[in-house]
Amino acid sequence: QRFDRYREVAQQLLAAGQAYHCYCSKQELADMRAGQMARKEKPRYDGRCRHRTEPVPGVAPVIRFRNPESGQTVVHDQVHGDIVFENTELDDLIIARSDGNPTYNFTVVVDDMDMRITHVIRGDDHINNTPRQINIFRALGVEPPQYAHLPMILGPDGAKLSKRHGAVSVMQYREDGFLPEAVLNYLVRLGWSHGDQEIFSREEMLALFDIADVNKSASAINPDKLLWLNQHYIKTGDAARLGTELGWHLERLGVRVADPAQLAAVVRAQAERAKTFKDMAAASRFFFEAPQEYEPQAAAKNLNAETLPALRDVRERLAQLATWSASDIHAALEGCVAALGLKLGKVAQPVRVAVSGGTVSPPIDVTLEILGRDATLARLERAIRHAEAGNG
RNA sequence: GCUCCCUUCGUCUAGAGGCCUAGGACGGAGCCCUCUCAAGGCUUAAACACCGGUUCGAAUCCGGUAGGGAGCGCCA
Repeated sequence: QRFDRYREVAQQLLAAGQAYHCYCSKQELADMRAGQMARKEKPRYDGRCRHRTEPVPGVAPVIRFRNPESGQTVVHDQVHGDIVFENTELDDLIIARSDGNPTYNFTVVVDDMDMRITHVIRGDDHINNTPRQINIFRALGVEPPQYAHLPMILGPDGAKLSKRHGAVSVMQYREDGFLPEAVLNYLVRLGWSHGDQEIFSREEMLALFDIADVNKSASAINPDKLLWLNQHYIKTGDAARLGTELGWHLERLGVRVADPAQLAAVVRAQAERAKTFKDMAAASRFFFEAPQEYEPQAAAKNLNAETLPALRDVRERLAQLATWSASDIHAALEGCVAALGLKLGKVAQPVRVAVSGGTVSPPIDVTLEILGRDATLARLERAIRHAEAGNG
């Protein structure tokens, strides 16, 4: 594997005098650090093995990189501009452990060099590692890559992101009902912007993104805005594709979807009242299975002696409709309203409870259209029996 | 502690010395629309961390202060 390569480069540095063996024990190093801390200095290796010529018997040495002892190392960062470090602040880092294994700061340099990496873009928590890496590149006679350090993303409370905050894995977002385009759009606007534009297609992201427009300061996640973006894509996306996604969430709820063709219609009907597919699925169960029971309050208010006449009238009108379309259904309801001298709400709401079991649904006409005549009539029938029973 | 980074509405941000009476978006508030819930439309509250400079003029440039963050391993 690559270990041989790392060893090879380390030997090369050793031979050139740009690295050296260090025989200090862990205890010795710990004491050194403690002393420095006590003197309020920055803890760092003091280079005591730099000029050692003889090995220490019985001690397996580590290899340390010989940092420049004077001058400055400047990082030409694409987002932060030039960052200057005094070389005296940098100590001689270990590039190979006593067991011969290489360390992180050394392996990344060798890898970047071998792979001819041109740009290193990473979180700004790596800024402090950069001058060390640059110095190793120089010692190797290689021009360092371009660096760009992006700001960190913080949790909603402004604290550092951890397993407790935000989603751990991107797949969690799907389970929570988010669309990939919404997540991407949300993320791209964190630390980056293009004027006042908020909505970006993938193509636009590709075309418009420029590292020069990236901000320097960390940003906190705003769950509400992610939700808003998700709904935006639910409202504007392709209904067929979105229907498939809704089906996936319905399945997770244990709902059997007999007719997948209904899915796209349900998405269109629910798009403006659902921020996630998880919510949409929960609110759409009744399209695919009759409600187990009515919400007690909703039934008490809407399925009773008072609403019975309207329920019966609507059932008759719907049963006689020539065509089952939202506009015809709407006309039938209006007919009932006119005949009984009621407000539309006094008719629509009982019907809504009858078919959905609750008080919330898309407009009643499109709800019934999607549900179909058979299911609608059956549920109205059941609701009427419920109202009669409650009455008597 | 030392080194480095950061600082415009609650949040994401626009802003490259006069175009700023600081703009947009999410969220909030109010009104309208309305068969429920939403969505939508309109209106509205809300910020240049602080102190000094430079300049005719500073959110923008410089210095300091304060606050926040990261790094300081034989971890990655």
